[in-house]
Amino acid sequence: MKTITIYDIAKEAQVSVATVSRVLNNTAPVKESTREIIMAVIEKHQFQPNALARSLLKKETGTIAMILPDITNPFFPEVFWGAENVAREKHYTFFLCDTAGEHSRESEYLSILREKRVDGIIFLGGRINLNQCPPALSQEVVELSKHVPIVLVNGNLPRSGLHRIYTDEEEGAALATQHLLDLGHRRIGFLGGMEETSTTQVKLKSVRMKLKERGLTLRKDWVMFHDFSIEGGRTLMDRMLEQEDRPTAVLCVNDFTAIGALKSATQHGLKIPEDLSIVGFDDSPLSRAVIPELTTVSQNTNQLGELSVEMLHELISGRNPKKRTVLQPKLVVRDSTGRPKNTAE
Amino acid sequence: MKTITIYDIAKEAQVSVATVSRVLNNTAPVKESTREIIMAVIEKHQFQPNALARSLLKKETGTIAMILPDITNPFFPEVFWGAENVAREKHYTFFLCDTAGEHSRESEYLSILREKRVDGIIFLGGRINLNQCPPALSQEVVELSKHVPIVLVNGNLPRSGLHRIYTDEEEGAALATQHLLDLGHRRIGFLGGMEETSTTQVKLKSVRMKLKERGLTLRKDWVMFHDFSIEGGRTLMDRMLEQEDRPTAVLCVNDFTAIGALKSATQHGLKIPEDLSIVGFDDSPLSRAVIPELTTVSQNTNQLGELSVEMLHELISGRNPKKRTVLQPKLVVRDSTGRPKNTAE
DNA sequence: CTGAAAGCGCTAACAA
DNA sequence: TTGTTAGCGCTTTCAG
Repeated sequence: MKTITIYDIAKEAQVSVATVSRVLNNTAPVKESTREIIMAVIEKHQFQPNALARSLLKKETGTIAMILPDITNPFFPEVFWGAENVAREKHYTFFLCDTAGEHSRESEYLSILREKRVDGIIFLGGRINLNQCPPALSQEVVELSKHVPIVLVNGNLPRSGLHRIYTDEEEGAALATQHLLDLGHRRIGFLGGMEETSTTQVKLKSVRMKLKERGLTLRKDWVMFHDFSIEGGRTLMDRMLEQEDRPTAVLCVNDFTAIGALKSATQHGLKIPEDLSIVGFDDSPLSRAVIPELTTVSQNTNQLGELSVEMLHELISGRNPKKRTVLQPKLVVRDSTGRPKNTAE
Repeated sequence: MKTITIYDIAKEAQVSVATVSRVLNNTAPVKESTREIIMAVIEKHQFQPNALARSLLKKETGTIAMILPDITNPFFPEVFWGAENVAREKHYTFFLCDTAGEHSRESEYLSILREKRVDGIIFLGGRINLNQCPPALSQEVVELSKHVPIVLVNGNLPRSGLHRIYTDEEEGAALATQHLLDLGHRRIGFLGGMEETSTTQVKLKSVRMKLKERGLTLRKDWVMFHDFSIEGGRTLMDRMLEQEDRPTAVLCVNDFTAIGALKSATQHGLKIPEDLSIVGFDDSPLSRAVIPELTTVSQNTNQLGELSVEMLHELISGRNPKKRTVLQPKLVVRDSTGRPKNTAE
């Protein structure tokens, strides 16, 4: 089936391609009668202009990309959903690139996206979440950003000067810690996350500081790393419960980990929150699906997506948005936290 | 920053563009020495060919799209993940189009994707899941399929002759029902899903048949529709528990609904599975995150994604894959189902 | 208001 | 082995 072009339309409507183009794009006045003829022919053939040809000329594709580490982790679909909604208004279509957290895939996609001439890129996870990002990886992104606008979400590349938007995770962790402190907990642990990851470190540092303010310390054997999965949370809590001396409350790096921890603790016969308080992070929909419902830190995931597209759009439009947008997290108190046993505050 | 083209490379390397193109695509022998020169220039400028120009000529973009109703429902990321992995091997990049289940958005995306000349489309949810799809909506897809290959996943468009791949949901529901029957349940209900949706109807019909084989009927007041969300499941179970005469077991349209139902039942003081057995559908990761772990029907979500890309690839390559691929579901028995109380089998 | 023609950046005959 | 050139399908001056 020969695909039909603007030339075919022009010929059949007995006008020039220029005129057809004009009615297609409403880019100059066209006599009503000829417009009608042209429209009729277009209708008849269900003609749709080739966006590739147009993009080649206009140097814009109406396409943006989101690079993320794991679409299977509910945090990211939530961000995507927010992003897609505002992207749609602005007539962008989304490439979704799942890197499985592998830096090699990130590089691969970065290169492909450049070739495909996306108008902009939103980058989450992976190398921008490393505590120490190897210069080569960082450089690659910075280099690309000279050609195509990039927004970093919930991450950073030191000294890159890239635009970014993120939740104040430090504040989030502080909020959660304060909450536990207020409940009377003094024996607090931290569970989950990969150690080399900045999210993990930022939260950890914040917890440590908050405790220090109260003259408390975060015990080494109550801090355990692994990954960001449910399974990981379970494993960690299993291990924690083998210890004789346990915390009365744990902060988890995210909701997944918290849910895994909750699961493990319950199976070990602990009552939550009576025997152990658990706090998550993200306020994903799941946090309300478990029993007891999870106390967690909300980071307004949708908004993160929305704002990242808005910022990207500014960049694409040649405007100059501010370099950093910080979202303030909120503590959401539900049923997985309570006063510790045997504690006369 | 002027973007650099194959001409710039050619000039600087003192060869013709044809030669540059040849080394870029390895499409004809080039003398080693000139190749090296050219490569050096390319490196130096970090030149990346413009995929738009190439696609315009080659009539292929290396881009495919997935249209789905709700990326926020964990079933879909799972499918996407499977799809993306094989797509990557085959050098496709993915557009992700979330339609929020709105037919108008589906139409919109269908049109955009055609303009952008995607090589193929994988369609999930929305209109292909309707029990009665309005001809206009169906027609639109069929029409498009004449121009770009389309694969329908877990859905259908009657008499469209489109390629599709799906889980045998009828069998899945039958498996689940049989399981409850074997446990001794006779009072069985069905929860969740939108009534006008084919997934819902297929499962329902299957349950009904299975019961009929045993001379049992599915009571009208034990069948309740709503949507596919956790919240929906909770609402439905709340309502179910207001009734005096209740089932001893419920099948849910998916895991989300089941989790909501589980939540509600537990909050009402019921013990699962002693007081009520609950079965989910999908075997999403969540089904193992709740307490008790959910008995559910696994539909091999990843594979669904993988196979759909493989089928699409066949189509794109001009081969002729078989029209239908059916995946057999498996029952996964966990802890949310047990024998009913007071039942001498 | 409309048409002719020059590209956008690349590939692929066809020649040399 | 390499160069010349004609498009791919569209937009946009520049004339008329």
